[in-house]
Amino acid sequence: MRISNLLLPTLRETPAEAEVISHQLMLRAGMIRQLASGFYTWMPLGLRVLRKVEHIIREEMNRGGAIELLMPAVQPAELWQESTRWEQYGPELLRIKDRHQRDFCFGPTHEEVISDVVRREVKSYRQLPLNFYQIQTKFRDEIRPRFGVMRGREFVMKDAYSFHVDYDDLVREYRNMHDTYCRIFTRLGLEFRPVAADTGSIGGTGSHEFHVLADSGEDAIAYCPQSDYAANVELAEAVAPATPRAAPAQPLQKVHTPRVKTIDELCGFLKLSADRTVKAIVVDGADGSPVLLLLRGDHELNLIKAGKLPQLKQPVTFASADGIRAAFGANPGSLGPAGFAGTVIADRAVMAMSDFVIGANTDDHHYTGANIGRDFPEPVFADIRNVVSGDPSPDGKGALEICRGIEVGHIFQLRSKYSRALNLGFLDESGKTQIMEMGCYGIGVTRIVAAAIEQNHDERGIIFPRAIAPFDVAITPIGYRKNAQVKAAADQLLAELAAAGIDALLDDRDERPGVMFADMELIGVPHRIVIGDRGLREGQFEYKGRRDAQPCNIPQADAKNTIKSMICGD
RNA sequence: CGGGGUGUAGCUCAGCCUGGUAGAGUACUGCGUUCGGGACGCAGGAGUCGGAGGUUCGAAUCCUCUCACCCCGACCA
Repeated sequence: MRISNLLLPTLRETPAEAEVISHQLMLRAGMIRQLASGFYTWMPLGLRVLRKVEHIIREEMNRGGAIELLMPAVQPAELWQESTRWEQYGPELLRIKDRHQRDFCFGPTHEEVISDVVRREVKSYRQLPLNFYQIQTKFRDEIRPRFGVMRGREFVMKDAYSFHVDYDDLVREYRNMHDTYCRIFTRLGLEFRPVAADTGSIGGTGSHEFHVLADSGEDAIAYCPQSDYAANVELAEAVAPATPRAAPAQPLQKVHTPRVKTIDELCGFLKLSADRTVKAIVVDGADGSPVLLLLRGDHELNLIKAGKLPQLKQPVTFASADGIRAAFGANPGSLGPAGFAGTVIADRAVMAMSDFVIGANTDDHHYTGANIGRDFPEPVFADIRNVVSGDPSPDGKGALEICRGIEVGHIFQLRSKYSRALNLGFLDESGKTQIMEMGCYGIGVTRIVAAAIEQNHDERGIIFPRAIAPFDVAITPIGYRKNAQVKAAADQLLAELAAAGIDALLDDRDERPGVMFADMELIGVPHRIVIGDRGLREGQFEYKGRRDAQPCNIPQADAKNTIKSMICGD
């Protein structure tokens, strides 16, 4: 490929709209252009990368035994009404009407459509198991699209759906897809981690997310360096403390704490660390009465865990300021369990605490030396906090650490959630009708491109992993349009590499060397060959890897083979 | 949806407070010089100043409304 055949609108300056590095670099490299919030055109260079990602996914899905098909992006409302998601899905589902005023939606996911295909075509246990996938454009009317293609509204997703005669076979395929995903992300050249996850709105039982590790990631992941335990912080269990509660040593004492509202201020005022305090959060109970949640001062409430408590209203909502004053006689900032007659649920970390600080339910006052049992009744204990670095791993094999990741894949055991609603029946060996077990497996194809850049870049631009680089090697001739020898050597090398199946990009623009170097580094081509009059006289090309500090010379005569081994060896 | 911010040339931004000729850098076109790390000179094209209404002799600038985009929260591949 020659640059003159490729629109490559690189930008020297960073467009003001881009915040994260991958978005900035994708714009600067001319990979994408924004049409509207959450909508992007994939420019020729970006599309090459996207296609390479798709290609690897397709190969590995096929290898894993999945069958590719392609479903419509627009789906009739009837199917969604049948699965009850027409009502449940909310405003993220883009609903549209056709000319006859019939309801449709733009598919955010395809459980309904694939289920419709399978229930029409599959009747016998002999036809199972099946795993269908597609690589297709999805639309989700995100509350807040951001970070370029990282969270677009329209995006490309690989989604797969499997169908089974029983749960055991679903688990087998789930493991198969888990391994397939590991192969895909490994081949893509990404540092990633599969983590146990909450099943969220899609529903079902078992679930894993696949995260590309990057500090800019939106998700926090708890993992154990001593074992393979990893879970989304939303899900990771904060285990109950092993140490028993010490006996009370201090008397309960009411202290005046003027203008102290937060745990930080309280610690500063009383000169003690946050783990000696207990914070109080008031939420609405299932019966409408306020429920008091207690957490150690340095811990954070986990709304997903709290949402699973039967005592609380679903979803969890915070109590109104008026409700709090009516129940406690004080404002947030001075609340505590002493004297409160309603339900109190404490995080298990509080179980082991003694002689701590709590709000006194009088504005600007706290109690020191508070103790469970003596100063207020034993609360209900539950796991309602986010794990923090240093917490024991739930598998008992060490301490947890926290890192950040970008969710690029998610697999679910759906079980019969959709197959029952959509009546996915089949006849078993004895001629009895059974409901299929179902799994689903998603990969954010467009998001992978952004995630790969988040993980692989430097101050000069993108450093694409070999497998998804838009080109394997850049040929940078110095004086292509002025020096016949340089032009001949460059053209010949391009032809030789093409014949050897190597994707080379020849910079045939009439640019100065600095411009060409800067552009090739910006767009992240992993290898570069410079052809100049100087080296040519000695029969030498110059080679430099994208991450190399210094270039080196390679003999022109054997350039093709040398380059081939460089590309395959990295 | 709540909170914050920005809209002036393809891109980055100045001008607005204090109303009067629409600017710079970069990119683009032509010519010349230059040619191994984002060159230089000369000439040139390029903007409904986000939109609508208002105030005024006169609005990029002041007022009202509106739209778009970005950032922070809940959602997710």
